Amino acid sequence: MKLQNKQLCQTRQEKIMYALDKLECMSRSQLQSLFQLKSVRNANRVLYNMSPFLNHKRLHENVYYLSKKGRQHIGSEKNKPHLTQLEHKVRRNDIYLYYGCPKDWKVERPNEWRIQGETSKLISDARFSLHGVICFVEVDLKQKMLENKKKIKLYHSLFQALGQQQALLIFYTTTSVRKERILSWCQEYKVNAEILTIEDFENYFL
DNA sequence: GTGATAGCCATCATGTTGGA
DNA sequence: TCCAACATGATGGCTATCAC
Repeated sequence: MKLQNKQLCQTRQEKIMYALDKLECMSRSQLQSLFQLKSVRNANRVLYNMSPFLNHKRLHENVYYLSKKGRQHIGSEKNKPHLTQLEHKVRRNDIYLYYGCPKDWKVERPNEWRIQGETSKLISDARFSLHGVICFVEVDLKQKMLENKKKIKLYHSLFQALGQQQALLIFYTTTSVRKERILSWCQEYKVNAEILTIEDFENYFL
């Protein structure tokens, strides 16, 4: 059993590393929730024990990402994530966990389509499928509302180009005021959307 | 100043060992 | 084979320290 425990521990460490490789970074509470690390104290200890493989940066709580050694350990070919948008990435992970960790979750995937002879491009923060519906994720933390409106317009065009394929825009924003605004634009442009705010996630983890 | 993290110690669960 | 004693690792509680 001791050997088994050690193997289980190693397996859990590797799973954590693969998750961090996939999502670029995760907050302590996200890791605690995803890997059932029980208490905060225990989660911190587990992550501290992995310190050779992990780096962290403190935001409202520690946000962990793979160190060079960690990336080498799992054979990752990715580079160190940019630390300037950690908060944005952590919020994007909220959506990932909220939708039950979709297997086909892809981040920062460019979308290119042609409609009425005009080519358009859009990089969504993430993309995945849910019961046959293509879901596009947008995280808005500090973005200007005008930019959000432009994006919704682009999604309107993208959804038209998708034709019969069902699509959903999942928009994650900070306040209920912004949520209402975004929702009204989605209705105006007939974009099938779900708008979530930080409050929606407050009681979700743990 | 406040909340998150880490250090230390206690407790619990479970495997190992050795004697009856 | 059974069982008590022991070893070890995971986890929790308390609290000092740290980082924002």
